Amino acid sequence: MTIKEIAQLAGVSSAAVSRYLNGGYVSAEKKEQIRKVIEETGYRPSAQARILRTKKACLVGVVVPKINSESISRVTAGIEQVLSRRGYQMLLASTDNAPEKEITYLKLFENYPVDGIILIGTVITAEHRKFLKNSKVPVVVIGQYTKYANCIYHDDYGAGKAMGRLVAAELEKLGGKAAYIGVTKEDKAVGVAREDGFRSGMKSEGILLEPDYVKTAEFTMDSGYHAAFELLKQKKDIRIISCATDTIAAGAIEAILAYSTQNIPRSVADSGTRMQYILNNSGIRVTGFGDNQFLKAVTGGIPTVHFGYKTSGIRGAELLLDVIERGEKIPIEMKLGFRLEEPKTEK
Amino acid sequence: MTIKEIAQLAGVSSAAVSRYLNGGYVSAEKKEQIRKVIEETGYRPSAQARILRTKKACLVGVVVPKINSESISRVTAGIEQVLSRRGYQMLLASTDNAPEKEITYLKLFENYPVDGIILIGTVITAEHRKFLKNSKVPVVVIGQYTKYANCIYHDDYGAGKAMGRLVAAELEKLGGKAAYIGVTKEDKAVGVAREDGFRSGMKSEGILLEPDYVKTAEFTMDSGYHAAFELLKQKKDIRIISCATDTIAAGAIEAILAYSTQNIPRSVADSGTRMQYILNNSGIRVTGFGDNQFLKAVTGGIPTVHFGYKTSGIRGAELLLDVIERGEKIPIEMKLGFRLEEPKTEK
DNA sequence: CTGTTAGCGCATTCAG
DNA sequence: CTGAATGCGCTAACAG
Repeated sequence: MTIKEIAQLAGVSSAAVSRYLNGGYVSAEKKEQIRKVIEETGYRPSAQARILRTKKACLVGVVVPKINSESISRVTAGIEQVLSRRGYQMLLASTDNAPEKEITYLKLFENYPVDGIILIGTVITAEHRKFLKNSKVPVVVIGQYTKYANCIYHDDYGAGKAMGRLVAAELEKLGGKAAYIGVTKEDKAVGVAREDGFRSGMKSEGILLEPDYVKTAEFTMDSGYHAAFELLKQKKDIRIISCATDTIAAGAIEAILAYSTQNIPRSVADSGTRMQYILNNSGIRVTGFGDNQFLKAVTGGIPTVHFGYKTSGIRGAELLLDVIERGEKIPIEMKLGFRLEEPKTEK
Repeated sequence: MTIKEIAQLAGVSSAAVSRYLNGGYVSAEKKEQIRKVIEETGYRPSAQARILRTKKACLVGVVVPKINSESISRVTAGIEQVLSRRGYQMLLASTDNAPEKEITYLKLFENYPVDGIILIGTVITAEHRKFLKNSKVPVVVIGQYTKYANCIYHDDYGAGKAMGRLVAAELEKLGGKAAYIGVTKEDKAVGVAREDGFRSGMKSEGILLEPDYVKTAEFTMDSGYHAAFELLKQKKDIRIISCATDTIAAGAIEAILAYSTQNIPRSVADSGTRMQYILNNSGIRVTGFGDNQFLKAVTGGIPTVHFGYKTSGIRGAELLLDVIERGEKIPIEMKLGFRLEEPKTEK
């Protein structure tokens, strides 16, 4: 079904059909004929061809590192909110934490019909910079700092520092050592800033984060589990495990449960109250970043940091639309704050 | 930058450039000239226009109800796996659990350059059926049964029944009543089949699921929290709360924690061991569906059902590619089984 | 191997 | 108000 065929069937020109579709001048009579034919044939104009012509898709592409994440879904919720209010739709591409796929999808969006791109960033490689510099369509980066595009990022250093202070204070009461499970240093926000901040926060309270007590994990629960388990095996004086994300923290919690299990007397293990026993006796605290609601719900909450993820989505989308619609040219970088979350039931 | 300009700059025809880009015959000499010009200009061909011409995008669109879900990410992981192996890419559209948005995005994908669509289904309305019947591009539906498209769904009834049996058996030991938190009946798989199965499973063990012990929730933790809290307030003899999804179950767990809190003696509440106290004393069990790994990690696991979500993604993508590439015409519907998961630490 | 010529499906001049 | 003509950027014959 093309616009031409419809035109023939309705006995008008294709231009008339086009006008009908786009609210141009068409006499009531022809309008009716066209309406009928479209109705009957179930014709749908090819947005595809339309965009080739008009260069306007009312669509933005969002590249995300993964799909199953509360923080990312909060960002996309923010984006979607302003987009839909302004008549745009949103397409997502997930890279499964593979930076090279990010490039692939960025290029895909660049050449497919989207008016702009939002990248929820993990690492900014040379390839990324090259893309950002040359992109045919406007891009905004959320979650990482870069000077090659409009960007919105969080105060990861400040958040890390606040958490470091909190942990240090706690440690003075509890005794023992703190461990830290971070992520790749290639991620400047989560891997570097957050950890540096944490270290500095501890230090400001006079406590050193010892190298042997630091491990690196992927952004998964599973990876957090393994890192924490290793830590537990190697160091017996750990009282707090701080994790770079709440997801990793969930893995750490699992590891603590699993590890403690090994040391429970058989009688307790068999009694069916193992879990309670563990919770009562392991005495190892876990902290995270991200304020994951799921984790809070089922555990009652751990110390964590709330970032304005939804806000960053909102601001990011606004920034993007500003350059798409108003051709705003002056570059912008925005840093968003945070809020330390200490569960009420703690302490 | 168009192919024409590149051709001019390189002193060749646009066809030569096109061939260069697509691996056709080009002399080494011209190849070099073209390469240089493209290098210098940073030219990227418009996939957009290419597709208009070739009708082949090597892209499939996936419509999902939400982004932040373990089960859905398992499905998309399966889809992505086979897609990338066969040279396709995947675009996601999230509808935020709004069926009317599903239609919007289905239409969007129908007219934008994708070779096929996968719908991870929630409800199949008349609008949906109409779309499926008339779609210009092939569609496969995952998670719901429909005769209007190739579909892959899970044995929700069987899973519900198995869980119903398990709960009934447990109840005979524990005493008390079972409650059920379901979802909208418009969702035939999760809302109807799962619940009907559950009811029937209980009944087969001689126990009736009483209407007063049944509530409906959204697909969110928050909604599960409220439903469970209501239940707890209204009925004092509940020993098991079965939930239609693990996410709802997480909310129920939170509710049990919160509710029990209200009845804890002050001294205990203040002593800082409140959470342990609750776990020891509430004695209310929760079950779910979906085998959420996050939930399992931080709680040690609740009785739940493992569906082959990733498998359904794999099969779904294969089905779609079969019709895209081989023009496979005979309709297929597939039902996938399940596995009951009982945590080892339970009982 | 190469350039010329037609469109893909649509929106937009520009004369009527 | 309307239709014929033109071209968006690219690829696929086709004839060199």
